[in-house]
Amino acid sequence: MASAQSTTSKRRLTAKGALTRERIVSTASDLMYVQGVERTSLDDVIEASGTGKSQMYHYFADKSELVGEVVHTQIERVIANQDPLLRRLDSMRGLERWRDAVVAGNRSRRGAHGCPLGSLSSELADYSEPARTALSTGFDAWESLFADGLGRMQEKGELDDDADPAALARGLMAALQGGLLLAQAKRDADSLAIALDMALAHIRARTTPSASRPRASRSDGENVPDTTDH
Amino acid sequence: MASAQSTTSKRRLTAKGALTRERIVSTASDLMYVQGVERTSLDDVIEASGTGKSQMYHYFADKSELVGEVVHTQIERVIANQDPLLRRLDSMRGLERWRDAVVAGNRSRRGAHGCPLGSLSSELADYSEPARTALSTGFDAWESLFADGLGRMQEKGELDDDADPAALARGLMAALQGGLLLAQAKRDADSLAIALDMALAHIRARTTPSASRPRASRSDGENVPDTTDH
DNA sequence: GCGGTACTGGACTGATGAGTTCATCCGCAA
DNA sequence: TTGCGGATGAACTCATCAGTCCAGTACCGC
Repeated sequence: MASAQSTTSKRRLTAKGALTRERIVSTASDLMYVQGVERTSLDDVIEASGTGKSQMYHYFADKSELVGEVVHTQIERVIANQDPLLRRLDSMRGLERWRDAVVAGNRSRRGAHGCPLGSLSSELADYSEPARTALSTGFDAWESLFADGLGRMQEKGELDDDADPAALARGLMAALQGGLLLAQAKRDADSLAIALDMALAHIRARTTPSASRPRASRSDGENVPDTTDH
Repeated sequence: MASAQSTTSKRRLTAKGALTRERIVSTASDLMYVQGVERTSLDDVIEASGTGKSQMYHYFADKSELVGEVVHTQIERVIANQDPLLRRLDSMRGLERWRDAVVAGNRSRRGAHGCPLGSLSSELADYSEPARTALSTGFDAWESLFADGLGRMQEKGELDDDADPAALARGLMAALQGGLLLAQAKRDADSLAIALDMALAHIRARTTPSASRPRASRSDGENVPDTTDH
């Protein structure tokens, strides 16, 4: 959606041209995911996509514009990947299934590469304001999938009314990103599992015991004593 | 300490030479922290450190060796920075103070740059196995500071006996790293605050309410509303 | 089928980066 | 004092990378 030709207002695109452009962006996204943005040269992209210099500069003003499209693409990919898993989320059980899927995926590549958005953010956030805002928005969209699911849990009565879905979603996202980062450094998905279990326990603690509780795990009554001072 | 001249077994170093070498590493560490490893050229380092090409290659075989030293330095810096805050940690109160310090530091730079180790890991873990293992070890050392503190809480009876300090420490580290990453993307330390509050709540849930609790806690709340909550 | 515009191939440029070479300088010890 | 090995400065090579140019081809609308 929203093809977005940011700065360079390219004229019309024929079907063929749009396809070539898409091939370049897609190839660049793959390459930059596995080797990083800075380590990926335009020549790499050109060779891997079977195109040429003139195509590259016909469709993009410069590398930064291509990177912008890559950011956009990766956000869409992540959302497209996560949406089916989270769209119907409305229970702790569903969250646990999501957790299992994410951990399994990470384990299969031994933590390598980390999160597409997380990696891009770490590499670009301080150097490209447009990329940073795009990624920030992307994270928000992703978090909304969590928050919406938590909201549904609330409606069902499985989650306490006074729980804050947005804050819980933010915490879950942080645990996910941190877990992925540690898993990448340690080449071990266990770190991700531990991080996500922490986040899930934090949510579970705001759950009403009466409701469906599949796992008879030991209590996670996260009693919160006092407000941290300033 | 532990000068460590990894691969290139440089001959002896005079006091002067050691100083120059140290200046190069220190400058490189600063630059690579704020602009990233890949974006920092040796010429940048040479200019900023007021040295020359010949010094650079007199003390380091190539860029990757310098990067190795930078990784080493950043780990030492982080530990040196965190140790005073965590060495005596033995209570929730202490953890909360640590949280406040970390959040305040992050807020002062609006999330920029993230964690020195986290950024390096994201940039290097997939491309340099030596860097990856060094960073993995660095994270472990850092986590040990947490785990040791949690162990002291256990001895004091403030933390449940069946709680697992190592797992709680790993979760806390993941929350920290994820929170820093999101804070960097959103230019907003609140994400870090939320993430750390989640981790602290998770630990607090394994705390024995009866035990020494310095602060006259007012009744249970639920979530921890922090300073300038979002 | 005709004109124009999108599309493509490929050679070229200029800058920058990593790494090299070499002559010289300096400090220390016998 | 002399000499050796470490320390330094500066010019140089070579590869790569972003970005340009131009000529030629394919395609779309009329």
